[in-house]
Amino acid sequence: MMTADAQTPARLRHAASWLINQVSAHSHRLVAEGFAAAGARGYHFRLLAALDEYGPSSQADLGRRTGIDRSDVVAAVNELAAKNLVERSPDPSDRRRNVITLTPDGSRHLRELDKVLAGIQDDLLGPLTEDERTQLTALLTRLADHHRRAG
Amino acid sequence: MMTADAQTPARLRHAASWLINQVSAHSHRLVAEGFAAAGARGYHFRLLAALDEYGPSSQADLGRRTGIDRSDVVAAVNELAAKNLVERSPDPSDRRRNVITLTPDGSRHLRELDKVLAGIQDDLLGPLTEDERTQLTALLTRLADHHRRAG
DNA sequence: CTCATTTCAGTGTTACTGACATAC
DNA sequence: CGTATGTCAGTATCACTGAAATGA
Repeated sequence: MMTADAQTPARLRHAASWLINQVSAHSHRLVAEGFAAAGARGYHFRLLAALDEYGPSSQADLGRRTGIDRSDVVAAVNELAAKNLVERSPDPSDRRRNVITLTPDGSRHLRELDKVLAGIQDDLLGPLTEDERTQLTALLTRLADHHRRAG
Repeated sequence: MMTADAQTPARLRHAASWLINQVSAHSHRLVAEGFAAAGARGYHFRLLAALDEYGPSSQADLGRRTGIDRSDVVAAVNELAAKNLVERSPDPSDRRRNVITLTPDGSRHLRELDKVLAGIQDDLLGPLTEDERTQLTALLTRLADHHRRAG
């Protein structure tokens, strides 16, 4: 909970890294609250979304698509499997792998989280006009793409 | 280390909260690396900057100005004091309070971190023109201000 | 042999919560 | 009395590291 009236040092107030972090922290708070109310967390949504869009996948592929470390995928898949949102079964064609599959319950849960997230986008971008939202998204996309490629 | 070629689910790729978080994560990586190389971390810079701009302060005021929780200010001030970058002394006018003061060493260290951070801004905003940087900063500032006021 | 996959155990930063004693 | 301050202990998410076992 940001303490409202505090004067932020100018050094911070004008640094892009600080601004991005402030907005990201607020977004993170909203997402964490919204997801927690639905019994989920960020990693869960990312994994369910990847499964929905690309179909059954190995854990390594899931990690690559969601940007989640392999070791963290293990724990998150454990949690999702315990709630019957995904199923983990051995891959007959490559016995090192597990095939993770979205269950009907998982699909339902994903649609629920989709709604939560949609509401959050509106809250997050509230003070901006449609044009400004497009502008911001375009600029951020370029930064994200650049840093994804050029590390 | 973002795994380069992975296809991100569309749901994530187009969500503002995801984009902001991606850029913030990258910025965070850069800042953490740069500060670690100088023997510092984010909280240290924030506290030193607040002390430099507002002069000797209580820990509670520092927390309000930097957005750091009171309990976390305690630990960070401990670390800074152990390196002689700040001094902690009791406030004679209010015996609940400590007065935290920037030392000459702290000032020097802050100037060092300033340079690190300036380099990071350039890296972070690398692919954008001057005009685009101004645009992005303005949009982010409005979001940050809005969410700071309206919770 | 090399490489990929899964798993376990652990670290670090940031952010936050609850509780307590002290002092205003 | 209620409120503010400093402190301690603990939690949670996210991100990451290193190592081990298994199998392609």
